[in-house]
Amino acid sequence: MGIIEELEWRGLISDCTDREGLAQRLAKGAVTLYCGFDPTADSLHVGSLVPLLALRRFQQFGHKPIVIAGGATGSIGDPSGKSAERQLLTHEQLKANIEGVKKQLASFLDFDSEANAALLVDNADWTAPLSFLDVLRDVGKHFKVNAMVAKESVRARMENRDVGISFTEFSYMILQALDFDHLYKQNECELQIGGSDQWGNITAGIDLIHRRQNRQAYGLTMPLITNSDGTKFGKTEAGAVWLDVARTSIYQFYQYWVRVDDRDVVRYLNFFTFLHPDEIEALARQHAEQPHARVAHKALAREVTVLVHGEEAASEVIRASEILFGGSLDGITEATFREIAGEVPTHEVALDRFGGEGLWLPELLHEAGLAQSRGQSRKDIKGGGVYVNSSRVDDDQHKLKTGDLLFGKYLLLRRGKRNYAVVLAG
RNA sequence: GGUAGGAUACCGAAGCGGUCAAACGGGGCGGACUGUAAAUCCGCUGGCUUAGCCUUCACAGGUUCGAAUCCUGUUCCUACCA
Repeated sequence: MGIIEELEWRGLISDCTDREGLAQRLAKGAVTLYCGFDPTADSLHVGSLVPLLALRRFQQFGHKPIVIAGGATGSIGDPSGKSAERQLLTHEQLKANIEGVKKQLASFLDFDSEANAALLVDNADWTAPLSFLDVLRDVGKHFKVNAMVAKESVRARMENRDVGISFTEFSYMILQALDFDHLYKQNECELQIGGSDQWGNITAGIDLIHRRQNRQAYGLTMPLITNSDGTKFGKTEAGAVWLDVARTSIYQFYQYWVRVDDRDVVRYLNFFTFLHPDEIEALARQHAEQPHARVAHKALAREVTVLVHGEEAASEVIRASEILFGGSLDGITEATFREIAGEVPTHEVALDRFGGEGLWLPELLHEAGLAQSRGQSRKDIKGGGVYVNSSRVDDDQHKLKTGDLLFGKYLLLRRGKRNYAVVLAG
């Protein structure tokens, strides 16, 4: 199976500028390809994983991937798929974002390979030195505004008079085309991949290469991921699911994948893991036969978590999850509890508040962030949705005393099915 | 600039002097059922140690025993006209 067949099998191909031509070219030998990531935040989120992992898939097949951290394009803002003009990032923000994103991008590819080491570059390096006049003369001449205006995202913005589109964002595709042109010249980079919203930007680059260098380049896009239930992929109520642990804890990250809708789990195994098609088929079968066993979900969550956060961290959160969802805390060791404490929001409370009368549970629940008010806490308790150290408490007058603390300092609070907080008395 | 209409809780939307912390729907949360799912059913959804009290219906004032409801002014929206 070649890379194209593999991507095809996984449902990762949305569109290709010249499918047969590309397949033939790939069959002939190693190809250099690239994908750009604009630093719109200081971390990537799970949505960026698809193209990023695709680069890695290509690398596994012996091709040479280039990742662009978009210092130049990121300073402009891609209008693709955006219904309104974006706020420009400040230079400091952009710099911080690039720092954060670069580290993440680097962790998914092999930069030490002898034959096909990956490359990480910043498009500001070749774009920033250009003068406005040079760009207008050497690049702008190759773009017909007529064609640029026809691009879907541009047209939508132009038709909406209230929103409009600035010249800055309108020019975005020129910058991205320039990247492709540059990489073709410098690195023999013949293929650009990206999400399907990048189609217009990619073909613009191919055209530019054809005009300036009279050479053939290829474009391949991947589908945008959609959840079957109509919600946005990669979003939770708390916001996007990020790759940075400071934004999304490893536990939350793992949980996001465990909770994927049944209808999506097999697709996501294809999209986000490197499991062999045979393994995925086996998981799909198990899932169909015994959906309640959730084998596929756990495999998905484990694979992706290992990929992003490493083997060790993944094992830890899996253990923590087993305990949190397994019920009883009987026989738990302090070490295991510390692991859980690391993955669940922790709230510190002065030890002496557990003395005397004790600490009123609704107050603690509210303080620990599990309820919006003490009144709400009381309602939740009466509704039977509150647990202390894994046993239900249904008395809204319940007081917690020193004796309730595990190992003399911990308390595990839970509201509902999956909202936990650890209280640390000290 | 003129005329008409509107602003209600997370969102949509009733209410048009007292029985309004405010119908109804959506969303959210909790429970039952489960598989950390879907569907279904039940409860909660301003605050408060809650038969009660306190603060809310764009904002500021006023009328009244009593105002989300009536009056005045301000701000912001929407439609039609210029």
